[in-house]
Amino acid sequence: MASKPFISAHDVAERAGVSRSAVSRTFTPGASVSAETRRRVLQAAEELGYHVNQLARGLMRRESGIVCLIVSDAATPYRSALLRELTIHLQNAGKVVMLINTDRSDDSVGNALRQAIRYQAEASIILSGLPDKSITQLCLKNGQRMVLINRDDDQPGPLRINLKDEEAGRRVALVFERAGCRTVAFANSEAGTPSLMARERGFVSAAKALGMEVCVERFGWTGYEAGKVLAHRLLTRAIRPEAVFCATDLLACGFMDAARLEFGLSVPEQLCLVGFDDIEQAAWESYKLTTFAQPLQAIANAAVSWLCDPQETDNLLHVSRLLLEPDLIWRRSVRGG
Amino acid sequence: MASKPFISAHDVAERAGVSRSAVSRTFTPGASVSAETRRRVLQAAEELGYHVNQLARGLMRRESGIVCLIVSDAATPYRSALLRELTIHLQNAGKVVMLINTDRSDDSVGNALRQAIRYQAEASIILSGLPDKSITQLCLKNGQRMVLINRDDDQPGPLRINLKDEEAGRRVALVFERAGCRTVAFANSEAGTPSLMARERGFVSAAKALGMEVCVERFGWTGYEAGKVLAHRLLTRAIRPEAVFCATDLLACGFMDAARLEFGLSVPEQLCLVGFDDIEQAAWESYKLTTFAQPLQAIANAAVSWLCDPQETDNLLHVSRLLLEPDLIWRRSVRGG
DNA sequence: TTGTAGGCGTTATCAC
DNA sequence: GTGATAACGCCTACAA
Repeated sequence: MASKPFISAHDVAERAGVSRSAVSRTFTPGASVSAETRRRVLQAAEELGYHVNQLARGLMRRESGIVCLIVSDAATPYRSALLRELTIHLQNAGKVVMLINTDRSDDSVGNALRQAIRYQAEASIILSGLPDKSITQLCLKNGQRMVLINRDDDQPGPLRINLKDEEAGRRVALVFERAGCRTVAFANSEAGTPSLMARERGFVSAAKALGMEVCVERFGWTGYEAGKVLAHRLLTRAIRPEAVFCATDLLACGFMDAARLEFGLSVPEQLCLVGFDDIEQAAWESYKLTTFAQPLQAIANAAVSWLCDPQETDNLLHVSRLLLEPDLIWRRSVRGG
Repeated sequence: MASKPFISAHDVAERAGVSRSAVSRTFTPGASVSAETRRRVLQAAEELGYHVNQLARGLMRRESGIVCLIVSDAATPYRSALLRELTIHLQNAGKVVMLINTDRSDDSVGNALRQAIRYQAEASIILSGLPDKSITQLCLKNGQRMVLINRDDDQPGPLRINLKDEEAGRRVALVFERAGCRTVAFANSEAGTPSLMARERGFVSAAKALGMEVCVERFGWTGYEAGKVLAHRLLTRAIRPEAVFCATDLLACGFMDAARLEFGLSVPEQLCLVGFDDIEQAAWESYKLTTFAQPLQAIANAAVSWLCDPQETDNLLHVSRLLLEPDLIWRRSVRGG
């Protein structure tokens, strides 16, 4: 019994007294099987505990049903929320998700993609890092679709989903002006990813255009602790900013905590704060952070429907790009509103 | 070219001027190939962009390399942290993770396991819900190993990893006594999972034994909002508890926010609070929550090493159980310490 | 060390 | 509608 623990279609066919093909057809949606055969096959399968072997099926059909999710820092609130949304959409589309954790290096993304190829993944969705051009080409050549979320890359082939980060930055400048702030700041991480930099760019240029005093500070990765450090740097300046736009909610939470608890500043009376991502904690009573909501549903929906529907092949050769708009969620970290 | 986008070992063999088996051996660790053949194969493979097809390899070797992670509410801080740890350990062990999101129902877990079988997963790790006995048997019969984390189940076969929840509850009662609290409470969710109930049991019995006034409130799922509701219920009682043990950090955060911001209570002076999980937010300045740290590393390590090393088969027939001890992390939500 | 032959479990094709 | 037969891409004896 230990020698043959796997039940194959052959076994089912034998028990049901039909041919292997009949079994196969029974489990192939839209194949023609008589009701009687079907019934007998199903019963035999049930009794034997038979399940179709997707590895073998994928081999034949040349479609594995596997979609790779490539991500680093997956335990972060924003990332895990996006991951959840993607996973759910993918499952609803009948796909199965293979999760690959990378560190922040680009070649670890390359390794992840290589694994995706080995497992004949139908598509890869990349949430962190940026693969080498040659790898991307390799994936495409292997018939794999690719989706890049919040990555900047202008190679043709992958679908790129981005947010209007620069515009968001501009909007915040306006919001601060309406709140009566004249000297403002941008708190960024050193990660230097395109979306982070775009927010900075939009904010700084708009603030300057509005005649505000604006400064920028960058430190560490985009986490809570970095936010505290950024607060120390910005709030000890000769002229203290009245409002700061944090590149990320996590930064904003750290910033707010330091501002209140260590500098005794009250938000929003003495300091206006805006974040980005709308992580769950942004809505917590201690923060009530005004922030931009990532359109997670829209992102997941776009990604999944794009890679599922077999669109025209020539379409694939073009650069496909989707630009989504984040919603500004008003809470209580900015005056007025 | 669109007709044959896949490069097979056959193509590589042709280009390298060797047989298909030589190619196969080159990519099989520990097979005997001459250095020269190996070199030529590797070169041809590189030029062609060949990658071993794991689906086909898995079919032959009867080992897919796939391990399923079955989880609901994966975006929650504790769950995502555990997920990350497991994923990393699994990857380091050369496995590839298949992520399956379930809702909280047990039959959705069953479906997930069925999928695991279809993909010939070598093992499944279950973080939420509890599969039906028959499904578990089916998995085991299909040669699949199973790990249940923080689930209660006494079927033989799966490895069960649990925490000493009841003991943790008892420890908290002692901590509260040392802080000079006489009337205490346990804030729980209605989920009623074994680990949550064990914490409650341990705490309540120990508190009673210490002669304390103890009450219990249960509401909703184990999230931030539920914590706020629980605070409302417990803090409006005729005799207000001086200390409460929350079943979860998320509950504790909600509880603390409501206590401070809506009831004007100061923690820990007027109210002592202890949580469970040690999620990242528990360390944030606004909370500084005294809590139990889940031994995530130990859990992941135990799970992965158990399902990777080919231990004796008869061992599998016994109930394997691992009982881990959570560390109490002292922060500032309890007096004394 | 190397090549040949057979099989893993499935589906697609084609006669019946 | 049904059953043989030939793939799919790979691995593993076995013989050379």
